[in-house]
Amino acid sequence: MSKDPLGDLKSSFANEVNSVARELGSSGHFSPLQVSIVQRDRSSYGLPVGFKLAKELGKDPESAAREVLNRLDLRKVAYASEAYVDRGYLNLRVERGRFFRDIIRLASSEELGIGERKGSTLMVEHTSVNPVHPLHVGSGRNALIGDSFSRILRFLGWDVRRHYLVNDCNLQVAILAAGRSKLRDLRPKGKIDHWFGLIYAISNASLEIWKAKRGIASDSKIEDWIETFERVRRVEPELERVGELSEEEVISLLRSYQKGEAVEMFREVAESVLEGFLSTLGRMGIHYDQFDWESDLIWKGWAERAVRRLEDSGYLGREEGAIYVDLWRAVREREDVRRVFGLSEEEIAKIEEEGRLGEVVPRRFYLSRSDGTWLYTGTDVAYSLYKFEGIGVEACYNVIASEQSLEQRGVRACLALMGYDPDRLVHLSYEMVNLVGAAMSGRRGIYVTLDEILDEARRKVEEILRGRGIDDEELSEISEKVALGAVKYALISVSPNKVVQFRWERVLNFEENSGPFIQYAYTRALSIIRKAGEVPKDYDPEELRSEIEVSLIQMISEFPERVRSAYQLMRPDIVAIYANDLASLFNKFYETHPVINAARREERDARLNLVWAVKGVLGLSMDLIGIPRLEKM
RNA sequence: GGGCCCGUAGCUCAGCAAGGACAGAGCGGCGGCCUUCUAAGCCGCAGGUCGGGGGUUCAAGUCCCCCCGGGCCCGCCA
Repeated sequence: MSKDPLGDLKSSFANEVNSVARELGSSGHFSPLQVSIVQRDRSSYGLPVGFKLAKELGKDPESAAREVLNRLDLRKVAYASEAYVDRGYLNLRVERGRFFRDIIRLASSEELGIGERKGSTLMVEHTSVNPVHPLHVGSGRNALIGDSFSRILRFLGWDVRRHYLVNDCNLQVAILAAGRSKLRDLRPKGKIDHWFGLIYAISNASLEIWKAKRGIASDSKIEDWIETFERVRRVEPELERVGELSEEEVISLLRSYQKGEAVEMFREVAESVLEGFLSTLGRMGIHYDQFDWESDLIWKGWAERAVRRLEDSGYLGREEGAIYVDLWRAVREREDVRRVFGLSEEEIAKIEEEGRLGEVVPRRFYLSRSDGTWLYTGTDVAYSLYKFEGIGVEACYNVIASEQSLEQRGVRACLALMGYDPDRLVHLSYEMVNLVGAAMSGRRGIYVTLDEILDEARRKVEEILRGRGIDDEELSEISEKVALGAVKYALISVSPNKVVQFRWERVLNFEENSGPFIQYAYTRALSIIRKAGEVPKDYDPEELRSEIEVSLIQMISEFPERVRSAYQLMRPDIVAIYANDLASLFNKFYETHPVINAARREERDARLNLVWAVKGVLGLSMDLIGIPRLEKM
């Protein structure tokens, strides 16, 4: 039994039309996805059959469509009651009763759109923030997209593993560890990741000031670093005792750690900051199945294993002790590597002829430094090998900012050279979040943290709820859930490939087009059901015939294909927008269609079932984007 | 210079993958609706050369080409 009546209708309709078209000698091939609702009557679905076949059949669109109509076997089309031609379209009227009943049944039992078990495991790696400062709004976007996408995959039937890569083996963590080592005797204050974030900022400042004194180039102006140092000192005066950090001591610390020394020093900072992350992420309902430590990948030999595999492939090179992969040669000689860069053999040849290969493909992909320490790219390649050889997942989605797309291509190229299909590693790319005034800078301690956003949203909800006679415990629970809904929706309702400007008014919006708006519609539906006592099993779906009622069912029926789109396009925002649209339509229904006090018993029973169905699909959508359901608000 | 992404109403964004039957929401603005299932709601009004130009097509916001504007990347950083 399918969990997608509309999908059944569309595929059987398209199949039948295609088979008739073939009988008529046409090659015209329609996809089920082209079947669209007829806006003006909302109970027909159509295909532009006439236009497509007119030329092939040598007829005008209207007659071509009629020709198909005459041969159509409606018994082969799910839920079909009648077919007709309208201005070149071949339309199908659905048998409302059965169609509505099936949709309402599946929606209210919350099975609508659930995929069959696939029996294979997909991995989603997300968040993976350097453990050096608190999670900010950009990391939040990553975590929310990753978490939501995981939920979507699971809903569609895959086994999903959510992994977090703890990047503890890079210079950033070494800077923090170096700073912390100068402040050994200090006890953390406040939320631990925030405290370490301050140490990180002042350590960077002190390192950059040290560099400036010696005339070593830096990304930012020295004034900015002095400002950073002063700013942190004002917040936490004792941190100035970090003193001066030299580049040598930072690098030598990193070298020791990668060799398996100074372990406690690194693990203390990384684990502390991670602990802070997990408290924030847990608050947001985001959980992981496994944490993979970058350092473990090195110590347990995955990095060496990856290098051996690349060595065997023949594309590994060494220069002054640094290890790299020869991407130019790989892209010239290997089809799979070319695919990673989206280039054909002919295109490469042409580009080479014009002498522009360097513009399109980086010459080398470095995995380690001359001093023998691993670069992030190196451990990332090691991690990829671990994912497929160590764990054995079918495919892995890396939720990583778009600014790393070139690095991701490098990793995928290495995966190909290690003998795996590079398409099994998918870069789920998203654009960054900007602050309106200043650019965010983790190193300088300039960011809006997820914690403060959640707290601020919560304060605003409490303000709204105060004086409504809700007891403290309930008020606290509702405020937290509504705040989460607001923040999550704000970050997830935008297409991942759009840059987001962070605005407080966006995360604090509780009106239409917000998490709370969806949650509100959900509680309204729930409240009707609660007051009604029970939803009668016996009802007549034909009672649902107003424009809004029919539109609601239509929208509910589209839920499965929306979820599939969100999966295929890797866009959880599609589900978020869907939930908002459904909530909006339900609110219009709510205003104009009394349910419990409906004029007739039959009407009441049918509407109750519809409300139940809305509640189910709204609830499922909320689950998929991680917006908490609540009983009351 | 090259690669990727974005450009739709004053602002924030859907619609583009898969061309089709009237360009849509929200916010902001203005004006209405709480003795009836929660007003975090609903209704109405105003607001558009879908960045520009070519092309393909019976049909282009959607596909192709060129151009303009913006973001990110092109490190032995991550």
